[in-house]
Amino acid sequence: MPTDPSIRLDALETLDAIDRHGSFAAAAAALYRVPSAVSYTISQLESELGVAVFDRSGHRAVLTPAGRLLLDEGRRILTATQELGSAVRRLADRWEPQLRVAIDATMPPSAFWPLVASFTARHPRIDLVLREEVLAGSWEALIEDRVELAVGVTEPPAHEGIRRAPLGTLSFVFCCAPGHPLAAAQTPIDDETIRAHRALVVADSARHFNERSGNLLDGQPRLTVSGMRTKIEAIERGLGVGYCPAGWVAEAVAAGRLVELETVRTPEPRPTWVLWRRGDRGRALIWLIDALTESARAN
Amino acid sequence: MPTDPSIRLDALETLDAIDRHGSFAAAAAALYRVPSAVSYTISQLESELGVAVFDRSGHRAVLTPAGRLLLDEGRRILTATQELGSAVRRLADRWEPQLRVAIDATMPPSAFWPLVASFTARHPRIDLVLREEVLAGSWEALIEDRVELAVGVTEPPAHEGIRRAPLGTLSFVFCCAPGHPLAAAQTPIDDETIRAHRALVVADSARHFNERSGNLLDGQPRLTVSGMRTKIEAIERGLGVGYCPAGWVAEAVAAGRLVELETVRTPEPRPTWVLWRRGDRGRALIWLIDALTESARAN
DNA sequence: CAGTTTCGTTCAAATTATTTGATCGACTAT
DNA sequence: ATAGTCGATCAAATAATTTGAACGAAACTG
Repeated sequence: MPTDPSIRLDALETLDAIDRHGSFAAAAAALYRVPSAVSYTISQLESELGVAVFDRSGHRAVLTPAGRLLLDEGRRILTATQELGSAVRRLADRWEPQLRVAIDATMPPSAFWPLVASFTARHPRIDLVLREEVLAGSWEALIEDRVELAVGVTEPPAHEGIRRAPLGTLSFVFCCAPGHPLAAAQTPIDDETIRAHRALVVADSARHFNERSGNLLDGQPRLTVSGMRTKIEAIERGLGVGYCPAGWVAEAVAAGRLVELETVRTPEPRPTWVLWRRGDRGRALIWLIDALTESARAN
Repeated sequence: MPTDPSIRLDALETLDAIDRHGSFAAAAAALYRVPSAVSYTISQLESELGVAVFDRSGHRAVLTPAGRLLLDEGRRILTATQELGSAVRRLADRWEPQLRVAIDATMPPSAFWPLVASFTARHPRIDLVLREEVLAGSWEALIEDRVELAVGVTEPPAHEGIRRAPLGTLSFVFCCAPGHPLAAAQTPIDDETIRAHRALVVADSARHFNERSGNLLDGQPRLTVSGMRTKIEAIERGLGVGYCPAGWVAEAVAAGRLVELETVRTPEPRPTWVLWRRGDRGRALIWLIDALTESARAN
């Protein structure tokens, strides 16, 4: 039972014009219409609604309380409709209304935030949704259509329908707090020495497949946290040790809040990637991929 | 420059019908219209928008991404419009869309919450906004048009344009924590004895005129808090003493968390009132006043 | 106070917009 | 193959809106 709309947008436009110009006549002039046409539109609206929108008992018509409600809320509807119109037009022009991005927890914040700033400055109408993901999380979010772009993924599995571009390199630094026992140990530190201390681990944010594991040495006690920021804070507080992305800890090491230690089995620097699904990329996605890989090439 | 609306609601209705019934033809049948009329509406929409809403390259028309966005967001606009229509009709029928109520902090919660529950059950479409106010706060909120109703006010000043109905009586009980020194004092306690201990005071929530004061004894150290609940918790924790509305402390006294003490100058029970502005009362307001005063008469 | 302007309504006529119904070509399912 | 369904198109019919002229009521104007 599709209720036919008792309120029509052009009636709301007319109502708005009457309010803004002060009278039916002035509204008519502003709308390039004759006053009787405005009268007609409003009385049409009133009879469909079954409600008096104007009180005509005096000389000039004045809004009733119901009319005031209709006007105030109607204006929201009008702007929402115009917004929708332009969002649809932009989408047809391949500018997506929203872009969802998974950012791998290893991505140093300093590398990504400036890009976010210039994105939002350049594309103010596009909603940007950022999710921090860990290990397989970004990959899964991309595969499962929860994001359009995954940034900073290492060693992505080959997969039909996923494209990628190189972003940069991720190197790890083994860290502990200055007061931690390992800070005084003989370097390079071997696995067995490390294994005696609690390791800080960032939990994989993948919901379904947890096939990957981090830099873990078996039998080592763990403290698992849910984000890189928390992991580093925990290490700073001496709660454990671990390999951290170089970009995340450079400042803390320079400030003396963390100590960088050479280890026997230092992990190789790994290439990181930007990933997206094959198929029609919107312009905002293209812009972001370009900006990411360009800043990568510049380095 | 009133942009004429490129999107019309009946086009959105048609779009919705096509999506729900699966084809132009089925939508036409559902709308009691001929298929070509549906075609006409949609191509009208598309040409005004300058965007293809359907992809007609295959046998059946299928929504483009832009069309999908238009449909999804358009549905919101449709329901918002219908809601607006019925809100306007209800308002014309004197059912206000929103009712704002100031509740004096002395009102025992047990007296008011059941009423709120039955209000929301009976009037699900009416937004109820409750604000707790202290001393002159309710009065001021009413005078300044920030609420339609003030509940539980004591000794309202006479004022042109404010109506009232009796609600009940408010009696005060002097309380302290079981471990507080006053708990062991000789009763009835006189003012001088009280004055040696910190008084808990609820801050007046009036913004402009603070003409009223509570049950204060001069020279007494105070601890001022911003709500009755906080005041009572503070007394329970032994942070001070004070007169409290009987309805607020009965349970704590019964449970032994508070001690009720007889004092020399026990305040008289005061009548409390329900207040509203003279003039057109909406039906929800009338309902609430009736319910409040009826439950008052029952006691 | 009379004259003038502005207000908003009403009505028939003119103009526009939508709906109909018939027809068509393309594709599906039997 | 052969209905049957889908959606587009077009002229004609119908419906809705806009116009323009006329009107009464109220508010200015001098």
